[in-house]
Amino acid sequence: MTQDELFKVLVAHCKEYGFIFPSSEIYDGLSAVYDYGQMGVELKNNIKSYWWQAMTRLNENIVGIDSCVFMHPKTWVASGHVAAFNDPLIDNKDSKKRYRADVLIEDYLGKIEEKMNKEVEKGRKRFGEAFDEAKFRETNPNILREKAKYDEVHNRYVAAEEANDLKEYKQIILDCGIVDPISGTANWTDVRQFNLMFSTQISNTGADDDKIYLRPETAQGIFINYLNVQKTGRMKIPFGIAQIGKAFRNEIVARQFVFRMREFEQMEMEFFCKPGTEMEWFRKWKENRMKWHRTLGMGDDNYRFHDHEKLAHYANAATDIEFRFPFGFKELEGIHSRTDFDLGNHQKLSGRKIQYFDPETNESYVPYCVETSIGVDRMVLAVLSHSYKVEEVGNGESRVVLAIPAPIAPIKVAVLPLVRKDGLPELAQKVVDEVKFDFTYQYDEKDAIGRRYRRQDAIGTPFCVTVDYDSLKDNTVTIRERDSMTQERVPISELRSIIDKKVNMSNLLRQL
RNA sequence: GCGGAAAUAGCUCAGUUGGUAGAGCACGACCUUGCCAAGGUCGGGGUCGCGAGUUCGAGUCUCGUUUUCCGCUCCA
Repeated sequence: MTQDELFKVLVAHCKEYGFIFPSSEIYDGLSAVYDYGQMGVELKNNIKSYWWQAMTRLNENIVGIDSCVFMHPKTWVASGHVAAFNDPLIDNKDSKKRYRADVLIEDYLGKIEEKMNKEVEKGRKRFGEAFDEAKFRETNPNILREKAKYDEVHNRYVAAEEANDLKEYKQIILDCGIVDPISGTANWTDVRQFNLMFSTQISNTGADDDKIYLRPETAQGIFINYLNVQKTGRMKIPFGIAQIGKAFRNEIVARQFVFRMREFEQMEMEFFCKPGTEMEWFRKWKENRMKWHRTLGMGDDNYRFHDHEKLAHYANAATDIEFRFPFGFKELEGIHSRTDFDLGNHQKLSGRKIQYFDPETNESYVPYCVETSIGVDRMVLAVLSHSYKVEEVGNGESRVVLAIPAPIAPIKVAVLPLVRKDGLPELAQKVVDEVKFDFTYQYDEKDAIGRRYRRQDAIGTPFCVTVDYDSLKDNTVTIRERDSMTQERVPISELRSIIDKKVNMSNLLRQL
């Protein structure tokens, strides 16, 4: 099976066994939005729990918060999102390339300026010492002609920009005869506003200044609560704030299943430190986060760092932890050194003093910040794509098994009476009572036992406990292990401790 | 957004030159059986993605549209 086929089969498997459904399927679906089903939600919650505990329990100086999706609109001015993610875009139908309409017009204006400057240089050469540039610009007919063109286009452009008039953008491009540098044609689509952020309004008047955004990242909820947490929690630098929550991005092309969705979930931790120490913490968090991933046991080779050469506007160092997905190595988690960009901008825009008084050095400063940011849905996809296996099981048969790391498997144990008679279901119910307070479980008495094992394999249940005729005599059951398919006969009273050894999350946490 | 492909039962798919919508698996009941996807009997389940058009008649032909996949593009 090629990786491509594997991915398709995996998507089908996710739907068939209740992990992930396309959203609003009864209405033909909603592009790039997916819902988690009865298995998926358990897996996802376990992943979130593993992260949350690793952050807030294993680090005394990291605390959690849960901030809202809605934030004051100024938040996104301070973060740079309003400026960075509002582009009018236009496509050339021949070259199939996409351009920013404003950049095309600015380039055009730039070329006119160049022409004028060339004329000026010519004049300078001709007149030498006596050259008066200002006067030359006001009198030279070539320059005046270009200047008139420039002013006209520039005025229209500024007006269009102010009014956010997309039709006018296109008209300017057509009127100026701006062509695609690749195809050389002016076969343009309409100009469309691309805004990465979803918006809604908070009052019901619909007025423009009531517009608020759905957060495109959870991080800002941490920054705007920095003062609250630092003061009420008596936090001393260095310290971190962790958060898990939904974020929303209106991607142009959102594809590859849950890898890139319009509504997705992030687990972010902002670690505040003294300026100058940020690279040290950046390195520590790189190591720390990689260890968290590798401890799940999905193969060290399947992870790698990808250091950014081009840095985002807020960062002075950045790396990705990439995972080997069926469609190649792709970003799973980002670790960024964000300097004092966010807190500094919030300080400026809010007028609040967002500074830390360091009692050791008697200095005040805006803390620097190292961020770890992981997509929950990508993590789910990483686990599922790595776990999905089709295995030969002798006599030409094969089985589909999800070898999900046991501590994050949705269902920990299945309880199966060998037959549905002779008191076996009744005894099996007693086994259920034994395990139900500690583990997620399924009880299944339908169909042949082999078929039931296969069903549990397909959802990644690490253990199947079978109640048979011997159980009636001596209160023992067989416990079957998912990956090896081997069985062992054990007393019912020991079930809990046997299962717990394999599935307890603390086993992972202890290794960190 | 552009180009290509696809859409029929929960899943995988068949459906002839346009002529009464099918199979296997899955699901429900009952019987038989009992450790790695068993057998039998009966049963439930479909606006053939959606909307128009052509036609006496459309799952099938035409147009539009939605969603998904692949490539490009964009984003990080």
